[in-house]
Amino acid sequence: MQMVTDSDRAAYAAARMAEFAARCHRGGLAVTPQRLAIIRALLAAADHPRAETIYAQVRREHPHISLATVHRTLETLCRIGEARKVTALHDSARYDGNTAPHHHVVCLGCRRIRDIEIPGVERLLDGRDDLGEFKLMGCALEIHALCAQCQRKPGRSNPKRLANRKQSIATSNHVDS
Amino acid sequence: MQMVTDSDRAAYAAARMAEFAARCHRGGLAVTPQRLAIIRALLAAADHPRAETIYAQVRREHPHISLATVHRTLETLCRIGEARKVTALHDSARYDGNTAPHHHVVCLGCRRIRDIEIPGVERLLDGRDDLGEFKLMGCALEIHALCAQCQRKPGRSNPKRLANRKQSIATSNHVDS
DNA sequence: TCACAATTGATAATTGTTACCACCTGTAAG
DNA sequence: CTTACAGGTGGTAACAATTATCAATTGTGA
Repeated sequence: MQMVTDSDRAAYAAARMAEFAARCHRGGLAVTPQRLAIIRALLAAADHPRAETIYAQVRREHPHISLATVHRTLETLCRIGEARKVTALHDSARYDGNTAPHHHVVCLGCRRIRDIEIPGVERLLDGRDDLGEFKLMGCALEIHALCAQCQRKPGRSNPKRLANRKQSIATSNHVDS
Repeated sequence: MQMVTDSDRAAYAAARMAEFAARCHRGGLAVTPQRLAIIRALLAAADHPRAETIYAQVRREHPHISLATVHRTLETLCRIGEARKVTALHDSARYDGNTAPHHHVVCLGCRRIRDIEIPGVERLLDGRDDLGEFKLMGCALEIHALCAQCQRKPGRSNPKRLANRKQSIATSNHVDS
């Protein structure tokens, strides 16, 4: 499912929220106001927020919530399959409320992440027996790219001198998503 | 190139070392004993070592080398294309001396990483115009799996109760590679 | 309503990485 | 072979993200 418009996302979020309590229950988890607020914030996000970002958002309604709770809860959501953790470029952990199978485009400059559907990725692994001792559990294709904005900046793409690096980091503004 | 045997790796390492000075030069880098030791250790590793592991290794010949130098140098090697940084599961950074195109199998339990060749991954992206503003720079397919050892352990795979988690983490011994 | 396991908030501790800076050393020019 | 100096290094402090700890609180099923 490609979520592009706000109304797409709103509909998806509503459906997921409706089932959330039941899913917690199934997973043996208590349904707490904090958990509800956190998954709601995650599903409302158009990007791939970090724990800190969710924290800032949730704090508006729950001023006493702890950052630790946000971290714990996001991990818990991943564990019961209600969220995905996006690993990219050794950035801080990003979370994705979209649990449908999809992959990610990551900007090497600003580290923005965008969902993308790529049919056929999983099929590449069918029938391979050279995973040896490994039991296949899933896969994640990470597409490295430069967004329009970062294509214009001097950056890592020009590895001539170390000096460039400080430059590119200083001038790039890393964001969630 | 699939590096399986020690002699494969030794031959590959020898070839790479022979060119190393020239490549440093080309990249505008000084050829220091520390850099030589670090790339040598990286190429000798059968796994995907962390900075700390390379540090421990290199320290045997250079007892005064600094961990910061190891971090800096590994990043530098990536920048000039002499190494790859492997991003997986929000583990600490792993480095890969194999610069030939390949992908990675990651054990979700112990986080061991193994190289794997999967032809056709890059081709999946050919001719896609829905990357929109993004300019394709490369991609990395990360295969999530369980190694034989971790298949036997109770683990994240059974998300019935939170109690399991502490268990699975306590009993798993994370390693490099 | 009760008992208890699960959860939370507050904060300390940990981990991996980077910044800083004084000193040292490869490098290329003479 | 010197020499000058940009670049590199070591030691350490700072940093950011995450996890551990633990007493107090709260959902849950009986």
